[in-house]
Amino acid sequence: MEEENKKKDESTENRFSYHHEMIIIPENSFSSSIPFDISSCEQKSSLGFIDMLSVQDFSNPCSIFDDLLQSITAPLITAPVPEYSEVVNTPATPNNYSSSISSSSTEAAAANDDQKKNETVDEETVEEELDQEKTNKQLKPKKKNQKRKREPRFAFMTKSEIDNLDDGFRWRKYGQKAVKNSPFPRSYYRCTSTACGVKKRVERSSEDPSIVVTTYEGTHIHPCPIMPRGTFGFMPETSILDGSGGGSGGASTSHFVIRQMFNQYQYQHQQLTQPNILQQQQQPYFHNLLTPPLSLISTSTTNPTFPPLFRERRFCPSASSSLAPRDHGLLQDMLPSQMFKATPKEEEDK
DNA sequence: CGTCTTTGACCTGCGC
DNA sequence: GCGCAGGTCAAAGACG
Repeated sequence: MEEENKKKDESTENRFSYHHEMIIIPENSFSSSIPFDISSCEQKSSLGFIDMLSVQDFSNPCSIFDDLLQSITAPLITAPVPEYSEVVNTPATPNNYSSSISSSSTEAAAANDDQKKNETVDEETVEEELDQEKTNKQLKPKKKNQKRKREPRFAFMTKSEIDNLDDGFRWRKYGQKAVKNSPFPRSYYRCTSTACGVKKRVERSSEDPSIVVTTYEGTHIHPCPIMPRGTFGFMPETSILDGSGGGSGGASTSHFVIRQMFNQYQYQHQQLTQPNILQQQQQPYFHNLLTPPLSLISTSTTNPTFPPLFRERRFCPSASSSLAPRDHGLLQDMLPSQMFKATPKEEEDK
């Protein structure tokens, strides 16, 4: 039976070897945010998960972050960046946030398994499953032989003195654990919204204590609780790259990028796993909120809406809608122009 | 009083 | 099967 499941997982994985996206963005003088998918980095070795930080592509050769990676981060990336989802074990080195990755994680398999299920059930069933999953978690004793479902993850590194970055959502801390090979504990947060099972892990890099690694797991199924409609409200003019935002502005800028990345991640993930739900959600949640922040980030040029997942409180004046992104969004001003070129995939689609 | 954090215990998965 | 490490639970306390 387990064998069967394994096989099923593997086959599903082959079909859907997606959402293993990692990206490395170099530090700038103030802060940086380094999004990546760490799904497969953990529980693979004695290395801490920070040690395992790496770059990994979607199976899609035109990874949404490819250009971003190359045009922004290439100079600081010393480890080879795999083009496809292949297992690459590159020893992690200090001051080098690249290391090993694997696309055949059990988590991915589990997530893909979920997706496979979702393909065969309607939306109501999906909701029921969500409830059931929650119930099962609370029940004791837990069923054995039932692998814990785990959503694909999306993580980024942020240079910040604040552990818990403000991403606009409300989180409840439900645990803290000491991490092997790291002097810093890892904190576990859960989205406080009912029925939203999104989790977040926050830990500091053992290599560089100033770097906070935030890992999101799952997809919000509700709008951002403190997101004013029709505004994205922050850092309209400061370049993310030149570090000229100054003081907290720099950090906020990085948070903005985190949000943009996470927006994209969630959008992609939902598109792949719950297209029906996404279509439904887009209407109430994403309407008139923002346009795609960056064309190259989007692997889908057909749908221009993104969930309003991130927001920076301190840069959210009430009347900031006039600063809302246009065309490519704020990143158009922040990122090099070559990054806005269409990906080969997109051009193919044309 | 409601919400959140802390923290020890327990559960789970994985490697040996 | 055992041990380890990561992840989660839930009671207790803090805080506004």
